[in-house]
Amino acid sequence: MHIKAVTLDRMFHALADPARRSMVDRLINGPATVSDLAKPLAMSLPAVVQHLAVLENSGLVKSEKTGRVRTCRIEPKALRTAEDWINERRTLWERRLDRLGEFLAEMGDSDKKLEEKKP
Amino acid sequence: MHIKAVTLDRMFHALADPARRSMVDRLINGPATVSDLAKPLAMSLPAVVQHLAVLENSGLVKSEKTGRVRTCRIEPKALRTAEDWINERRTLWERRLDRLGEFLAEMGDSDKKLEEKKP
DNA sequence: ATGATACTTAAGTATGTTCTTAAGTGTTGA
DNA sequence: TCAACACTTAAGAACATACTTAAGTATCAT
Repeated sequence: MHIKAVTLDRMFHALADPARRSMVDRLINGPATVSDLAKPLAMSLPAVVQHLAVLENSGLVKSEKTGRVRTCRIEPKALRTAEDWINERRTLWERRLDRLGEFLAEMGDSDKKLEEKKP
Repeated sequence: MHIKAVTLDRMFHALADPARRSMVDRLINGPATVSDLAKPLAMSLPAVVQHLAVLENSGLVKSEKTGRVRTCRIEPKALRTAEDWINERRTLWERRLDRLGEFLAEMGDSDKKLEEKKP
């Protein structure tokens, strides 16, 4: 299935920041509050809330507020979306190399120095 | 093996743009010149060159110039770095869920409504 | 009720990104 | 030689990001 471009934009953008990745790392170990996420980070709480907004907007994280505490958790399905995109490219690339290999084999071993070295 | 944060920053940032992903898609099918990469994109050539610089800076693409033509190709190992990061998180996540499952099993089926619904 | 807690909102600043156009460099084919 | 070609460089406009501090709003414990 094909993934919408905007979804991938937001997803990869969300992962392109060390603070946000560290928040994801924390959430891998289970749900956490906003303060929990902020504790190890060298920035103000509003900054963390903004990063959280980016993560939520990308679909990687969901959160809900109970009383005065907001609890955040990962959405592992979203992580998979990003992984799938990359995986699909790697697969296509390997398939191409296979075709190239077959082609070279058909040409015989004599003139193998056409255009590409071994991967 | 642990990946440097800056590397992941650059990698995910490079993938967070549709023009750059389309360039990666094109390169999956084999090497291409800068003009080849520019052809399907609705932007000026200098803009494409700038996107190419971002891709090269991330390590996802390498290029070399012969005469007046610059030929670009993917670096599949780099794609794998990003995939590995995500994969590691997914694995940790699943391992956590397993531990949680065992814990709930030990508690007996009676009071299973503790904190989490089914994944 | 009152103060502490846990965010939340607003506004501002500095920096980074993504494009543009215009002009320049080195290569190639007629 | 000289014009077309394939970039390359530079500079700037428009917008987005990543913070900050200051002030505000619920909730909770006492």
